[in-house]
Amino acid sequence: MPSSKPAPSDDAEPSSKPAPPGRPTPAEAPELIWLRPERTGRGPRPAHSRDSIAAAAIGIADAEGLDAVSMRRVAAALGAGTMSLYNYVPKKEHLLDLMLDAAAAEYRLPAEPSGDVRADLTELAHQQLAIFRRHPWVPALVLARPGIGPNALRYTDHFLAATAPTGLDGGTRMEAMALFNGFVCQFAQYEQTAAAGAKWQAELAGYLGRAAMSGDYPHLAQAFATAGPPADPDKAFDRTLHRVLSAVLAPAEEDRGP
Amino acid sequence: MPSSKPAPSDDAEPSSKPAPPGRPTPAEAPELIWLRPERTGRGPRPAHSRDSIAAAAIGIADAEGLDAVSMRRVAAALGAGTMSLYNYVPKKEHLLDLMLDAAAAEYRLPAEPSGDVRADLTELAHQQLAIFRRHPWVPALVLARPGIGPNALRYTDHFLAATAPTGLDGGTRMEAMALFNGFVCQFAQYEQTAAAGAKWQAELAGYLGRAAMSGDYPHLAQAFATAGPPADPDKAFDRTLHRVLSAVLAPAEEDRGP
DNA sequence: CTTCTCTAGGTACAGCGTACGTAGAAGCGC
DNA sequence: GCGCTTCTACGTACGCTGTACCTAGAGAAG
Repeated sequence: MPSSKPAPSDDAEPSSKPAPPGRPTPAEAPELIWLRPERTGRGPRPAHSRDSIAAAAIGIADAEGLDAVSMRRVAAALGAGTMSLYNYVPKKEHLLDLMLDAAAAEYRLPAEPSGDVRADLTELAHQQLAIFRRHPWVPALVLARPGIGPNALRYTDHFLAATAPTGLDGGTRMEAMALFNGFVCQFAQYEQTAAAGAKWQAELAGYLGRAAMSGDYPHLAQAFATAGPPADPDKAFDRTLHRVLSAVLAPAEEDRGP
Repeated sequence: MPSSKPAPSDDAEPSSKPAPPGRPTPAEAPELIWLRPERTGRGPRPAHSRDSIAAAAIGIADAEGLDAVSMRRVAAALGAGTMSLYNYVPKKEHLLDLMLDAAAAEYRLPAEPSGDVRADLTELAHQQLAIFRRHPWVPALVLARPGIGPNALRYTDHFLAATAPTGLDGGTRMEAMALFNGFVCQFAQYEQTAAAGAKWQAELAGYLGRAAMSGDYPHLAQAFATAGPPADPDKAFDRTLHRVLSAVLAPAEEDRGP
């Protein structure tokens, strides 16, 4: 999503009417869904809620993948007309934001970190991986647009708290979190493609093997040749996580040779 | 999936026909575009090539974002009919594969690594970031589906060669590459969203500030409060890259306290 | 030459996000 | 109570997408 921003094109607002009372002012509504109140309290009671909508969308995404989540499908799952959804969710993008934050609500975070940074982050990574396995559509979404809903912020706050003992400054710890999340996302995505389909898998292996044999990629060929049996995914996760944590937790400026 | 899968439907030949000479066999074509020959050599000369198609698509993506890349747009840019594209690219997914590999062709890789692992990988990361800045649509694509075209394989081979002096085994070095690529992708994407739009940026800052003030996210608030001025992007990149390389290049099993 | 394969490209379809407009319910000021 | 206003629900419609299917005709193979 980051790429498709041709132009705001919205700013053709010379001046006039900043805020006369009782204005529709659709142009001034905040773009961020978290800044829009869920209800204003006038008119008839809404028949649905953001939570129920997100839950319906998540149900579809879990069962049939993210591509199956369309406004029509979600509305139908709620028993609502398609366009009614737009009273709750101004754009589909925002529906994805809601889904992401609803998934982030599944974290079980302790009130206070234990003080053992490595242990806390390992636990956090395991929870994250578990969520990603339960909701395979999440990693792709997180990589595309990191969420900033209330639950995502709770997660961020916990990460910052858990890493406080390192003495690193806030900015560095935020970078560390991005690195950490990125790793877990990538691992989960790799797991998914690996589990995708035997036929496709075989085709890929054949292609890579042929490429290795061609002589054009000697080091790749060697890596293939010396590769052991496929490791236990959880073991591989912990091993690489250990590496990532080392990078993340290292003191501010370290220097070590290769 | 009601009915919309007419299957081969080529029909009407229930009998065997495993391999009479010169059969269409559309069902057995490989899914991977790299396994399909570009031309078979019969019939009239094709008016285009995979390279020219990829170049046209990249031109659109660079100028207007990945969302603007549709089969119709690319065909029009080539002066071809929409459906003619499908003679070269069986699915749009494959067009994206071609684009990705064409971008990967922009790497300028030395015949042999220098032997200084850190220096080689730093140079590689800088080239990668430069490509991502030239083609802002690439990171999202790479994160979604790592490419395995000829140029991507050349890149992989170079990474393996450059990291050979570490003594790590092939599998670990492949994991290291994934980590490395993931970091650069994420950094490039972060840069893009940061550069996206001032209005959106201000809204986000306001929201995060308010969230921090709310008292629900004390550590986030503290990180905000102690945050310095926004750093030079290139400096930040090198600093975090240094961290990532430390993780990537560390010997197989290390153990260090928090 | 015939034959057969391949390419170019038009037409058509199902599905998408969503702009717009209408009908009616529910809260507020009088 | 009344009416005004503001909200919700939802049908219709538009422009766009990927692509299945089909017809012509070009050009190599026999």
